[in-house]
Amino acid sequence: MVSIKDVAKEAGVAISTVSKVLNNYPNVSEETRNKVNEVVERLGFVPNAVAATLSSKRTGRVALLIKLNLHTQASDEISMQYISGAIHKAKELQLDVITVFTSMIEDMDVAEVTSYFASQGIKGIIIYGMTTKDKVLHKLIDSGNFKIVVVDAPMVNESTSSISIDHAKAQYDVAKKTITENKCKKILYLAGDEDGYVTEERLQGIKKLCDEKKCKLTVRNGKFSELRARELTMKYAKNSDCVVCASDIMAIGAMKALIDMDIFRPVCGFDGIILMGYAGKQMNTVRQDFAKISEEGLMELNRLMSGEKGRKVAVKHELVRIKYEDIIC
Amino acid sequence: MVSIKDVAKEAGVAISTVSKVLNNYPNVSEETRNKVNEVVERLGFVPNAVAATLSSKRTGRVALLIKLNLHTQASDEISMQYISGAIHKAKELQLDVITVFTSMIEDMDVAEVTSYFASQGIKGIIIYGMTTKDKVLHKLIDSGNFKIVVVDAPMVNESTSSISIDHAKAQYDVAKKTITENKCKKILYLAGDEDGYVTEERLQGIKKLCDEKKCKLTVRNGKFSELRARELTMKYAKNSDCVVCASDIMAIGAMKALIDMDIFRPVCGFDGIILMGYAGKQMNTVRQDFAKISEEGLMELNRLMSGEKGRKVAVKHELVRIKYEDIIC
DNA sequence: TTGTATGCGTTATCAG
DNA sequence: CTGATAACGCATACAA
Repeated sequence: MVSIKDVAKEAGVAISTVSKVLNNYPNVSEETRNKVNEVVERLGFVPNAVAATLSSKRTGRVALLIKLNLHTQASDEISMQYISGAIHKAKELQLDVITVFTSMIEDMDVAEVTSYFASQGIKGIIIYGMTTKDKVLHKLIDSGNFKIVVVDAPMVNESTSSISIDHAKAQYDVAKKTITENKCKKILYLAGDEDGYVTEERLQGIKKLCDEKKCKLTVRNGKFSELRARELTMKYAKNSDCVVCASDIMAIGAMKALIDMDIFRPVCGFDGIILMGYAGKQMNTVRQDFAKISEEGLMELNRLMSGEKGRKVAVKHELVRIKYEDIIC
Repeated sequence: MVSIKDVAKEAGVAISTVSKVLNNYPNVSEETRNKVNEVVERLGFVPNAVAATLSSKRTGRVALLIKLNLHTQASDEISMQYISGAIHKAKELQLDVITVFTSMIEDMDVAEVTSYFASQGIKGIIIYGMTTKDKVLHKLIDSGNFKIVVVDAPMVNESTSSISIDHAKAQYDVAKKTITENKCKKILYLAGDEDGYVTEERLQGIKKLCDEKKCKLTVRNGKFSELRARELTMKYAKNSDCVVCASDIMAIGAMKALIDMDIFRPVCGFDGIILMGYAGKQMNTVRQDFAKISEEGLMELNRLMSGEKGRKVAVKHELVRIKYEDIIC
């Protein structure tokens, strides 16, 4: 394995000089810089990230903390987009990222989790899909030991930023479009799990809309479950003229149920996942650009790691209809 | 962060002694061992994995090399299952695994990829979904620098094992079941991409079956694409009485096309992905237990890393029908 | 502008 | 059985 030492020897300079070139320090002559770069290229040298993080107290590595939910593959799609967005941006920012799945740390306490991340040279973490129940993660955030960006949860402090779309507005928007198109008056709203931070926000959105439009609103807890959405739809849809869902997966469950019941009700979802193209009927939904959210999350984390304070970052959403013809490839 | 130095000081012993206790070296007195362990426990010390891999040349970490395919979310589901299986087993085997996505290494040459993995302290790699076109990966395997397990590609040498189901037999089985149930005689076979190792094997399976059953076989390259499967079905299905597909995603494309054409032909797929539940009609398919394949892959890698030679590992498959009712949750 | 020396947290070697 | 001490590959304050 070619090391910085080999490069230094080959280029006839000191190790520290090579290091400076690699890290784009200003005080290196153009000549030496070129010489070193030439050797780096020729020897195919890639700096040892492990040694680098060990050595410097600087920009450490970044961990993507992903929830592995085996049961619903909708979340697979979302997770993958989160990952790919982050990786893409990491390349650009020259950050070393690793992915950590919650299952790996699920039975650790805060101290252990902290040690685990520290032992991996992690300085910053992006947490995806945190719920109110994740006690350990809350403590981790409060500890201030890491720079953290939380996606879709309103945690902000000195070393923590949050990033998300405006869930209330998005829910308001998509529902408004749907009920306006269909002149609905009696809304069945299938909410998300009460543990989810976004659940309450989305609920505020639909409530505001129903107040404004003087619609009758029936709220049921669909727990982000397709099956539960199906059952609730079977039970309550007849007395409503529209089904608004807090997630696409529930929207699909509701739509399939309506088809089986052989009655029509407009349905709208939330997330914009590809699976919507397989639901059988088109629906309005909120498209969240998960890859982009993740990219911006990484940029925000980069900001935090360079000493800035935590803050709230908002991302735009858009309304779409997902058709089978559009998603097939 | 508490380090080995702190433990040593607190326990009143040398750093090296602590290290020996941590790594279960034999030549340490029971007394010191207990004392050190007590301090380790009390201080909540967790060894720094980064420093450890830097220092030692021993059993390194394991990398899961995953293909990130943004366009088809069927592969998301499969990748996630691979990952979760590997992580689960890694915990059990006490291996440190990291996930690497092909996009991170796509424009590196062998030397760079080698350095990259080495720089991460990687000793073993599991490669998922390798194609004949992945020149760099082929060289990586030939180099013998890493212990490697390749999933679904027949690469075996001193330090490389392959693991997969018997694709020829599986294709044979699922097609046989389908044509027997429906008394078919003219098979349209939508094959996978020619770059895929499994493509040829599956093709052998269907050919053998058609020989035995004296069926007319029409083979078309569906390239594992749902859209292409749709087009090919539109074009050729009328002259066949059955559509056998080398992947579920193509089976779904074919089925949707048949529904749109308003003709019936039995269709069968391959993989057993959950998306099959949303295809509209039930189909036979081969269920590959991706999580289990990954688990066994990790066990095999562990074997390689402890000095054993590469070999071919076979995994069982089963025939299933995926119903919406079964996959919803 | 360049080089020297020291340290990061471990493991490994070799005296004691 | 135990403890110095030299690597491991790199970053960086400091000296030249």
